[in-house]
Amino acid sequence: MGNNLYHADCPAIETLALIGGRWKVIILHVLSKHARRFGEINVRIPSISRKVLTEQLRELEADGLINRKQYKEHPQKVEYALTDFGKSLCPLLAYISAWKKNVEGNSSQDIIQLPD
Amino acid sequence: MGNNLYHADCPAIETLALIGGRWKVIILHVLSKHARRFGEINVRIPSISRKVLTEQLRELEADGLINRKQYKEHPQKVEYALTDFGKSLCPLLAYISAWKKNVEGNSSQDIIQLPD
DNA sequence: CTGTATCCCTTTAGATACTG
DNA sequence: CAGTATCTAAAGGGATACAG
Repeated sequence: MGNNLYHADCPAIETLALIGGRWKVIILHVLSKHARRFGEINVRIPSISRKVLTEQLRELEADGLINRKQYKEHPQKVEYALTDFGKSLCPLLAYISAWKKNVEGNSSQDIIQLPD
Repeated sequence: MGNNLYHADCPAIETLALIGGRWKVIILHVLSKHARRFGEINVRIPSISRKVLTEQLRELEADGLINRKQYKEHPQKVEYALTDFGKSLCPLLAYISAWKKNVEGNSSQDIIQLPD
């Protein structure tokens, strides 16, 4: 959400400041199962360019949601993983996925059940 | 998420297509408590211009998440409310708000409890 | 392999004035 | 009050080439 923070004390807005970026939920979703290398993430999200993927990863790293580990090898190898803070988002990520499934199968007023 | 749909069958991406817009979660959050008039929404989200607010409301309406009711009065009155489909998002909206609160108070590995 | 550096076009969004 | 129209500035994002 970037620049102006209307009600910076609103929890929803604070959360969105971290995960509201165009690709961040998807990236976090990819990383929620395994730590992944740069190329692995890119394969799973083919529509994102390397440039933009790099930018998003840098922001997620700066916000403490993911961790970047660089191995001194040739060819180079870099691995991204959720931090503990990032892992605390997993239920929310699962919820986002679960919502669509639930709505498809049930009446839309139904309470959505969080997957375990 | 607009143009290219890499894995359109991914539930997370489908959900984000509906609520991933820059202001949509905030707007839905405002409407989750009451139906609101255009100006009331704008007051609660001062940083969004009328033009952009209009655009976002139109998209939410087109996606069936909100309902626009125009009263034939002077001065004009228009009220926006969540549809049943939109209401099915309320737990997710609450979850987004709850996450930040939970993380502040607890260890980041803790499972977040959905508010009732 | 994992990026960075440019270039350049597209999209977004603010300001302002105007309408029913 | 609730928008629409227009113009413009800024940000976003793709393509390509290059670097460590």
